[in-house]
Amino acid sequence: MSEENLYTFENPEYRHTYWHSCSHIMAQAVKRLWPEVKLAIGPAIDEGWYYDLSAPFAFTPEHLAEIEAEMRKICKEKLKIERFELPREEALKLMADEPFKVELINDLPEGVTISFYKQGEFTDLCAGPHLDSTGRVKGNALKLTACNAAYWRGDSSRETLQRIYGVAFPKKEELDAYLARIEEAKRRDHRKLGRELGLFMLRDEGPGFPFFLPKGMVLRNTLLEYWREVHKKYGYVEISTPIILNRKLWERSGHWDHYKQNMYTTVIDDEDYAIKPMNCPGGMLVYKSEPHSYKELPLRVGELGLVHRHELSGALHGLFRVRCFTQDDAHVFMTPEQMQDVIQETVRLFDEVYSVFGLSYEIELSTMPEDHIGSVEEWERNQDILKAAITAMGKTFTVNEGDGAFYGPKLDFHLADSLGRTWQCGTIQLDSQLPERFELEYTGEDGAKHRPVMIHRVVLGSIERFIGVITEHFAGAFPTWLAPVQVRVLTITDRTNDYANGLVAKLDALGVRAEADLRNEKLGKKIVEARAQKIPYLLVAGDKEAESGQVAVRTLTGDKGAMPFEDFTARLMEEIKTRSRENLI
RNA sequence: GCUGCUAUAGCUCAGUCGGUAGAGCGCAUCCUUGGUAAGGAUGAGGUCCCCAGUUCGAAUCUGGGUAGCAGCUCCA
Repeated sequence: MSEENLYTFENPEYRHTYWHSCSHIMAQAVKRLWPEVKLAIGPAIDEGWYYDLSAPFAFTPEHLAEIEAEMRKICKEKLKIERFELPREEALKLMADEPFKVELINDLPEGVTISFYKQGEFTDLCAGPHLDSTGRVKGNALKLTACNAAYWRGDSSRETLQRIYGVAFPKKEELDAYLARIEEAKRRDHRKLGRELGLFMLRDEGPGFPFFLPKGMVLRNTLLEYWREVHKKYGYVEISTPIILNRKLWERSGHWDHYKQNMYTTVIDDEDYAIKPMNCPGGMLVYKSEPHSYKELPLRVGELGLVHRHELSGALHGLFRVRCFTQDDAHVFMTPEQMQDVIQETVRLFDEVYSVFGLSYEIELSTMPEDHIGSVEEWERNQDILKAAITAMGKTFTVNEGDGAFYGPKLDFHLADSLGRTWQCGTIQLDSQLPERFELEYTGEDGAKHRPVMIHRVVLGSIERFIGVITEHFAGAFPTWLAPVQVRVLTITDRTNDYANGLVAKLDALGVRAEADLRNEKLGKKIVEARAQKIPYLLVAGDKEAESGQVAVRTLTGDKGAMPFEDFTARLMEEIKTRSRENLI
């Protein structure tokens, strides 16, 4: 990168530094306005920055406006930003009035440099780097976007702080563009689209338990039809296991000890039962129901399993985070030697599925959590196998320390929603614990009994979450193969009702989801309403078309003109069959 | 679960100072038979989230619940 490019917003490091300095300017403004407010931490983030504060009052939008105004003043003052270092004792003395800073300093390891940044009357403990002056920040292109709660050091047992978020750009127009983008993203929210398109609903009577409506079910069933097709191709068989199973099973699997706080339980005939939060224990029973030979391995057993988990009320979020969902689960049983191949085959399946939707993902490797079963050596060995498998495929990943399932490490595949928040969908979890606990066996070539290893894996993750993700990804305008209604025939007068009904009947015979809008309304209105429903194809069937056996085609991008009905259906069928994301007309 | 905010018609929302409610869309009926982004008229539709309290009187004020939203924590 050339010298002048180092100081542009295009450079992520410069951008980060700019926002970090903004966070200091914000803290300075807050301290000027309310000296009693205590400072916690204030880093730059992917888009902007935040500062965690402890105040004796709750910040309101009016407070944020005051802070913004003070920040603009500080920018205009062009205060020089200077770094200095202090030994621990003096650092503690300087920050004596800031309890959170004192805790941070005390927690710094021996021998580390303790640095501060000073601008005007304001000094903050900080590793830096920073801009050289508050005058570098454009006061009219910054905005405080939100104020929310956050736990001190991310620990829910500690103080709740107020986190003020902000964002800034070198130019006002860039800030406006950013804010416009956020507004646009809100229009794609799957909760809004889900209601407008009649896909699903949520009611107070069942918080976190979604209801699927007729159109949502068409989408869901079409998705599952594809899922079954692709899994068949990859050699999977499908099973279904019960939703309610006896406590003894959950004790054996470890869930009763390690997952109970998320489980719904019930009592039947004086015995404890759990409503399954995961499908694996049932899957273990299926494996154990008959003897297995090494010749069957890897054995790929899929299950579209309905699970219930008591998630914290504050975590619920549309279809993204629910308490009842269907996992497109599968357990693959294999010999230890087959692990790498199976993992890679699974990743290839993921790639194939995600590419149909045009979704990109980021991989996270989640490692051993505090609450786990199995030895550290085994965990490390399994983590290494996961790493090696995807590294060999040229995939990159980040490590999420301590976030594995209690029974094994996992590769998580994260997909982004309309606001760029990522949601875990696919996951591949390596498990040598459950085969042990359930004493799974297969007969090897040597005629002896051996213990298989297994993976748990989901591609879509939960059907509900995945539907939420693709609803936002496509902004409700699903590819034709997925669209709940694929074709709507629009009449202009009732003279062509029979023609329109005939077209729908022909489409229906071809397996196309079609309906006619015969209402006594203007064509323009029928188009507006069909567009709001994001129906991919509208066929105008007026007198002219009825006479010539044609249809006038309109897609979401505009009027495509008239064509013979058979030409239309030929291309439509091709589009659906190939699961094209583009219109072929 | 935690902090803050919110809850009025099916949906989106207005409702001033405390005096038992409105609009647009949608829905129903009628008129209109209109060619590519909303034709007109009339009408129906409300336990103002729930439970207490203050008050002569509560959609409005207070307290407690419930649900939702944003974030944190947790997770598919």
